[in-house]
Amino acid sequence: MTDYTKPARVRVAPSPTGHMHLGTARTALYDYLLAKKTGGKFILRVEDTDLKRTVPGAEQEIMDGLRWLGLDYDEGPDVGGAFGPYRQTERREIYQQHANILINKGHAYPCFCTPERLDKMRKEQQARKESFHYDGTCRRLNPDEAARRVANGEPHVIRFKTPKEGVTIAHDHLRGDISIENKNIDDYVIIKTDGLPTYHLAAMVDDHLMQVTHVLRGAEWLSTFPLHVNVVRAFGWDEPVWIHLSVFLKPSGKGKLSKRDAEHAMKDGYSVFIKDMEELGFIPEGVLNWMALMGWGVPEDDVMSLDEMVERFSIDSLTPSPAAINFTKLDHFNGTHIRLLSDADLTARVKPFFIKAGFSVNDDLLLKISPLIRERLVTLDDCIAFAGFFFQDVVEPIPDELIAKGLDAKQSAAIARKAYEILSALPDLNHQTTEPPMRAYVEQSGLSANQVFGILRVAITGQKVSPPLFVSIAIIGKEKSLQRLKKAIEILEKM
RNA sequence: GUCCCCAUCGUCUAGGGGCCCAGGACGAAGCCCUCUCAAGGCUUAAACUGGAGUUCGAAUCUCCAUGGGGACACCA
Repeated sequence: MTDYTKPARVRVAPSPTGHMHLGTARTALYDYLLAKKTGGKFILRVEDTDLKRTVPGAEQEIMDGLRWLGLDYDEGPDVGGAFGPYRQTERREIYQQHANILINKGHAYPCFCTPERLDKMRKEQQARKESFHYDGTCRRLNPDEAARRVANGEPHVIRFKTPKEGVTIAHDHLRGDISIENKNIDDYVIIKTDGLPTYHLAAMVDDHLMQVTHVLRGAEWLSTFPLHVNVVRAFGWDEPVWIHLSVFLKPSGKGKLSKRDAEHAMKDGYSVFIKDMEELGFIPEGVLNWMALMGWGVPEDDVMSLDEMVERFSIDSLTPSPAAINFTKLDHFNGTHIRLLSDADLTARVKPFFIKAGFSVNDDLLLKISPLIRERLVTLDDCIAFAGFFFQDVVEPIPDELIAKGLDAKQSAAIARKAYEILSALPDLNHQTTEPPMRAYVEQSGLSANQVFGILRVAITGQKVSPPLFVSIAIIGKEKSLQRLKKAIEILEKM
């Protein structure tokens, strides 16, 4: 069992190379949960050492995404902290110093092989159906000569000197010991020609310097895991607890998420990018709950707030197997959490959607509407479909929909006229005054409530599906309701 | 191709040798409630990949096979 009394220091370390992904968000969530659970710190570190792939704005998107989700970090590029800087490009010298330490200890060496040579070698090995591995040319160089060439300014990289013999055993908290023969681990580049480190060095150095206690990262790192462990050991440092999280598979379960899947999801009103979630009408509570359960086994009662997750979280109950993402389940959690919102909260969240749809919003009115639509919403943007008619001056019912089931236009018109008669006679159209007389009419007419109320619904809301009729009428008010009814009668009479 | 990881209902998962003719959730089907749509309540169908062991006893431990996934960059 894991000890949760010691404050953990955990970090999420995304690279700003594209949109913030579900995978990053989920890692951040687990990081956050562990940090909060132990009274520790949650850190954001930006791994931007690949200048070519860095895209402007990506870092901001990550920070915005984390904040939108409510995963506020204690240390990071824009909030500072005692272990900064938190952007790897600002830590260049640190990595160079550490690479030198490794060289001096005999655990790394400069390599002068050109990309062209490497490329040729790679192709040859491929032709022989071998996996690529560095042939060790520069590993055999005399260290003094190598140092001289470096001093002369000759372009070079620095490679880690992986032991040739023996086995490396790395321990993953979820999978146990993972052993791999050293001959299968390449001499990876740890400092590139541009002087910046690769992940293999940078992450290890930073995790140590930032006193990270638990490394949570994607399972795609499993194959280089032994290398990383060797790097840490070469420095003589203590290892963090390593936790490799399962990867997300496409909804079909066949393969991991691709660009194509991202596009496909968009077409269905979903996204694998955090930045899209808000606009699609998802709320952080729903997204969080949904993500949390892909890779974390919770025995029962799986609807949880962030705080409840902190309460219940345990790294021991994380699961190692890959998980296919399931957007239908996102819908479920989103709807469930929407239903947990207070009237005021829901009103505030739904308001931007009405504004975006072009309605001029009245806060008092919206506050009355919110409770009516709450249990009907799967995503926030559904509010337009359910309640847009409240804000419209006129409503345009589809003529055919005004005709009740089993009746014709004439009969429907008669019912509408009768309804008009009943409602117009009332001094005030509130829920208590309108429903009884209308029910009484249904009784004596021998029609079904479905038929009568159906006509009324389409007449007044303009749609076949709406919140409860009489409450809706009360909110719309007598004048507007009667106007709409009258218009419906005219439509029916013309049919 | 090589190496590594994973394996319970369609999906996410509980399960750590007897409590399991396998539990929960989503989804599906049906019923109830009902002015529509929802929400809610109840019910049903639905899984331990296969084979060898170990054991009195295996979903649970071991091995093999199979299937799936990942990695094989001067990317992270």
